[in-house]
Amino acid sequence: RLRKWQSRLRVSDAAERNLAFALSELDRIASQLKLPRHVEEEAARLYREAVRKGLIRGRSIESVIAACVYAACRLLKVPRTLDEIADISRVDKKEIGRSFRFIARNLNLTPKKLFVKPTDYVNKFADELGLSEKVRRRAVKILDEAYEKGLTSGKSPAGLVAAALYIAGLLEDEKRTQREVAEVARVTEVTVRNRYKELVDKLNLKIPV
Amino acid sequence: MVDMSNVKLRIENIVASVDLFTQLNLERVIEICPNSKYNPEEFPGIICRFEEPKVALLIFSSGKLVVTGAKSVEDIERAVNKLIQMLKKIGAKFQRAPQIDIQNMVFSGDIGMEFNLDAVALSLPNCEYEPEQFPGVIYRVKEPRAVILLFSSGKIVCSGAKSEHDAWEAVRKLLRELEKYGLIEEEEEW
DNA sequence: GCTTTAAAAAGTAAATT
DNA sequence: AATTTACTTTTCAAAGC
Repeated sequence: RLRKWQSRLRVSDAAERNLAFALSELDRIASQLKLPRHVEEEAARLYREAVRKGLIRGRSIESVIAACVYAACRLLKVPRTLDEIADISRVDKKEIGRSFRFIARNLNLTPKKLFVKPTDYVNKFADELGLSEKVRRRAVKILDEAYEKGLTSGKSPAGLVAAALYIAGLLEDEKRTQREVAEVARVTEVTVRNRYKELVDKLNLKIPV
Repeated sequence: MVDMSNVKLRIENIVASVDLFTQLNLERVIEICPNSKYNPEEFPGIICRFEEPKVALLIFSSGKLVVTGAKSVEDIERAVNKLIQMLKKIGAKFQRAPQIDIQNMVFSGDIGMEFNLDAVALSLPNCEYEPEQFPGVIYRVKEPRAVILLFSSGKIVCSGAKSEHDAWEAVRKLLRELEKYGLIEEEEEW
């Protein structure tokens, strides 16, 4: 009986140590990404729920924490790319992506709840690029038209927003280079160029020379 | 009734496990396999490629095999018989016919209609869609067990089915769900 | 869990030219 | 900037770590 009691103590010890480690890792990521407090709290809530449902089994605490951070950002519409999180996490983005899809499935995080409007990405990237409200509105208009014409399905949202901002910048005389928009969106210049070409072609946009 | 007349499916790959019921000395097997690789440190089996029929075989010392890359069940049978003839030359004895189990079939196909995957992901239960990571919607069918990747072009990939019939059945279930949630007839109204 | 093998879909990426 | 090669996703068995 004493042994059982001791092993139970050890188990709860381990559980507490794991939780403490997880929360410190969450703190580290949240502060480096400058995440709002409510996002960090949501990530912590998701993590505790994942632990309660035994979703950590077979996965590293770090990948699950990173996944919870990404999920919290998506749920609360605070745009952060998976790349940004993977940059400061010890686990690669492939592993974080797996954990993210796994907890999303098991915590009932539906595509609807996780959907982040392109507008939110527009504001985030535009902030980093120092673009005006006028350019943002133009980019959103381009994205809306692209969606209506079926040009966005299966495409990287970040790539689409990057191209829309690039075009809007040209149209509103606040040009940013493809390299600059690609960098903030975490996609390559080739992707920006491909999306740019398709949007200009299919939406009949007249780019000033 | 779900209209399947415009749906196409094409076999792209078949994976089968095979039991030859004979222990094999892999060191001797390598010598008679032309394009083969054997590094016990990284993988316990011999990796052997046939050009005709075009398949890849994983040969294990237990006498069990994994045959991949086949486009038909007949290709697998031909490959297994070809390997058996080769093994007989190095003295392997075969008391009974090999047991071949189809484990996985992969199909590419077309539903014949374009899709707004955002709309599909919003209404279709139990599906995954993360365009930042992969351009298709991932849909899992429980019975028969299979997974279908649906792209905006209407092209699909069905994997995990154990027969062509099961693959068609899985696709039929996906179409039934798409229809149920009003995602089928939306041609213009995105 | 991982290792190896095959195959398609469509998007993105990286290395060459 | 065009080509080529390669990786993302899914499935599955084999024997062993």
